[in-house]
Amino acid sequence: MLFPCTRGRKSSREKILDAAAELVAEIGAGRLTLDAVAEKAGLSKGGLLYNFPTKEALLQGMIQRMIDQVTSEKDALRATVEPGPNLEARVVTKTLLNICCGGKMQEFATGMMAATAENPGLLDPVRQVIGNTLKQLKANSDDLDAALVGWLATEGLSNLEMHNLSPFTDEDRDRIVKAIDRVVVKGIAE
Amino acid sequence: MLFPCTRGRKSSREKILDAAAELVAEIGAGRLTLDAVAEKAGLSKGGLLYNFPTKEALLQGMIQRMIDQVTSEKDALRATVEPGPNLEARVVTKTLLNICCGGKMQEFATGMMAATAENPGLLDPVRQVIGNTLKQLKANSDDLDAALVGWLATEGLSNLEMHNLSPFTDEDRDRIVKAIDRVVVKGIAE
DNA sequence: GCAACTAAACCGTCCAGCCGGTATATAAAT
DNA sequence: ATTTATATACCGGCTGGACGGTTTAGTTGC
Repeated sequence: MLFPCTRGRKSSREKILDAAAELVAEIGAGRLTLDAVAEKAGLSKGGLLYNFPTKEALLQGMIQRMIDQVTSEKDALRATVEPGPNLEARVVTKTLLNICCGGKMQEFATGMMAATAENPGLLDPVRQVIGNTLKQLKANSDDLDAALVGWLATEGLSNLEMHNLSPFTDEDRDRIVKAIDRVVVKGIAE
Repeated sequence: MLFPCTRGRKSSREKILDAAAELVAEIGAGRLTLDAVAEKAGLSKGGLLYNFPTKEALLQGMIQRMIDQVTSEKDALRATVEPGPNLEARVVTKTLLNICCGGKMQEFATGMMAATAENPGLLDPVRQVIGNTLKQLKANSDDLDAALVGWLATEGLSNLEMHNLSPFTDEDRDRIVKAIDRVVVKGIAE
């Protein structure tokens, strides 16, 4: 809840979070240690613990930053998506896919892995975001079924990519993205 | 690589794997300890290490059992699914959804979390299964786009349920399953 | 008599969190 | 103006406990 560094610097917390995300990607969520994070972030363990008093706080910070990034990404995209049917669903799918491509998804995944490795309860904020997304889709969709299927397919794709499990070539992926878009825009025939 | 228990008993290994899966779900993948598994499985640490000489062997065992369960489930389902378009895709989606409902998915998820927490390389067998699924779909689909979207949507749904992130009510889920089925059977309009 | 354990001590390593410092800056008191 | 006080931001050694794995000596049941 505190933002200790309000003066000139803007970085210690960010550097720490970056370092932690990279480390998880490199060595696995279960092997994340405070010493390693501190070294990678370029400060001491004491400095790290000054910014994040416990390891759990660090993991919360990782999760929260990702959520913030995703929501701001979504807001930014909302302005650029051309109007048409199932707009909200298209914003959601585009956001997810953008994050995947931007390499941010790896970071997101590793954070989630780290969190669940340590304490599954840390995913509560993520649960809330997902619940809100569903609420948004229910309120704003022209064809809810199509919106949900599109959303879930995108989730499935990004989950696979998150864990480096995706078997798809670039062409495959391209086809899939277009197919999802078609489903969302044209709806599901009754 | 060894299966020490080939005679009468069929349980110690299973009990251990069950215990490990439950434990991960309860306390998080990163906190899985051999002592805890042994206690929960109702045997001594020595007995545990007799069945799985290292922790890594235990994790491999968890992953492998899940894969075996999924593939046998799929084979069993293949016989029961009524013929029609995109049959392979329907088998795949039904399999995933069946596992979710059966509560087995939680187990699958926790195993995967535990594995990746310890060593991402342990997911290699899973990668192979997914690659094979894609190959099957490519070879046997009447409308590949629809098959892939259906598969991915199912993956997305099961992933959410795996991590207890699903915001869906039972009615929601029912609608979604039907919608996915419609996409797979009727194809995606060009 | 061997496979499948039990029970418990033990070892080496790892690591989170603690704690006593340090440096700098800003503010208050004298 | 100089001292004193307070707060921020950070350093880095230390420790106590947990954990993976080993060993040993004994036990049960087929």
